[in-house]
Amino acid sequence: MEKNQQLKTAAIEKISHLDYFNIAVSVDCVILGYSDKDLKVLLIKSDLEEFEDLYSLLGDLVNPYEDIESASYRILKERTGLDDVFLEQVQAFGSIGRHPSGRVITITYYSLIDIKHHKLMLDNNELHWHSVNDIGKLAFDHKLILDTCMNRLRQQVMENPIVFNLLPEKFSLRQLQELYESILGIELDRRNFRKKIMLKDWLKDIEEMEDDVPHRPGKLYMLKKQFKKANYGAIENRIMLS
Amino acid sequence: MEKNQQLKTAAIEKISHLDYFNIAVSVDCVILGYSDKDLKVLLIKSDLEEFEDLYSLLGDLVNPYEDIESASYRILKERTGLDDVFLEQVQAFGSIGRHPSGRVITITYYSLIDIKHHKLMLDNNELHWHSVNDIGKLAFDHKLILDTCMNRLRQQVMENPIVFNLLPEKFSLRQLQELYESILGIELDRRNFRKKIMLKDWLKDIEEMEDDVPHRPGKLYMLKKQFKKANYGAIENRIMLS
DNA sequence: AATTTAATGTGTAGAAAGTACATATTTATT
DNA sequence: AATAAATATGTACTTTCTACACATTAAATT
Repeated sequence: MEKNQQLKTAAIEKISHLDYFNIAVSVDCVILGYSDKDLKVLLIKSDLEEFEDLYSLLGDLVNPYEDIESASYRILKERTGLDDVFLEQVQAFGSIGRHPSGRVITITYYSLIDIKHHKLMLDNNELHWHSVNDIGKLAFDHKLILDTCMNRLRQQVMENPIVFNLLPEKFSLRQLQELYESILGIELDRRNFRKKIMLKDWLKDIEEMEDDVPHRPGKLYMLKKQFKKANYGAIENRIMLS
Repeated sequence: MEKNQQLKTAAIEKISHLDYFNIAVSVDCVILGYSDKDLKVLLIKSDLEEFEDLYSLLGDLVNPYEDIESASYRILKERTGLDDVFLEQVQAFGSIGRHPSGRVITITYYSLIDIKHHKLMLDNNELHWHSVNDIGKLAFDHKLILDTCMNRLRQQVMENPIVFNLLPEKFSLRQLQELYESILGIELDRRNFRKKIMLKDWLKDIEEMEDDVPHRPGKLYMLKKQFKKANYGAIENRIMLS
């Protein structure tokens, strides 16, 4: 802001039904989960005529009385019953033609959740998990949004302890490695992966073993408390603010 | 998107003057420049009563007929006369109380320009360059926005050849090192810095020497053509789109 | 009970990158 | 001619990255 504060103030106070307000703002959530060694995204069937038979991300318009971050939490809560999950803004998408019904600028968040642990309210909705690698077209510009999120996730994954939001509380190093492999799309050497992860000092050996595998069970680990349930992007901002 | 496509479509088509459209969208540009071994940001004096004597970033409302990226280029062009510069989205800021006159969600871009080379239209405006390290309070949430941008810049700076947008076309390694030092806020060892930069293979030795320094002149370099004038974030998206 | 199968768990040598550090050289200034 | 202030450069040490192989454990099979 602001090209001309007075102009803007005037706009806001007096011409609120004119051009500058003919833009709607929405939030779209890229909700990622992990099961069966496969990264999945939660989608809903689009009911716009223009996008018949295409799926779209979960989203909603932002209302004037809620923060955009609150809006994204609201969407997540309404659709999945989850709160207190990892959620972070990616960026805004605002091409003119992105929504067939009008000008809608959308702000994208991505969320990482443990599919198995949190029983979603899936069945009565038309929500479905789709393999991220399996997705061709999506409604709107949602494929672009998804790809952008995946790039962001890949960038973050070795720096920040965020992928643990996709796993159950207790997990083996094999599970963790498989998760990294499906996010990064490459195979990793087991010994080198262990060394690298252990060096980060994110994990706590809880002295338990797997008990549900048809082979030699591995040790179980948890993410250390100090790294839990943080919204890393938001934290950064909060520190700045003070 | 979209919680409920039908609801949303209805909203857009029929209730365009109701709640969901009482949100304005703006773009704010963090325009960074570099001179006298000091990173600077272009600010304008706020003329909102609430922010008397405070400065703010350059911004404007987005109109419904332009992309948000176009809007940010427009602002930059109007204010500085520059186009064809580095410009990349950071993120959206949308707290309820961030604008005293109403609900305004802003999308932030940052831009890196060479102060000396591009003669700005500074004098007839109330635009001024301010040392980034010198900034206390700003109008709106613009301090938070600036800090977020600076963090983004620091993250990017060793990975991507973007800082060259802040320098003249030909520069010495000393100038480059000083720039890195002022962005990162730390001192760097000259020999190690050279090694690291040369390893990246971004620079071309143009076989010229400085001629305006009161001491032994250093070699001049240019950024290799293949790295020039790219908008890295946007490129990523464009590739995805195809 | 013995054997087989399929996974876990661990170490080392070589390569690459990062870090700390000192001296000779070149140019402008005095 | 001497001085001052910067450029240019190399090496030893440490850390991280990478490639790679074998013994161990528990469940499943015979």
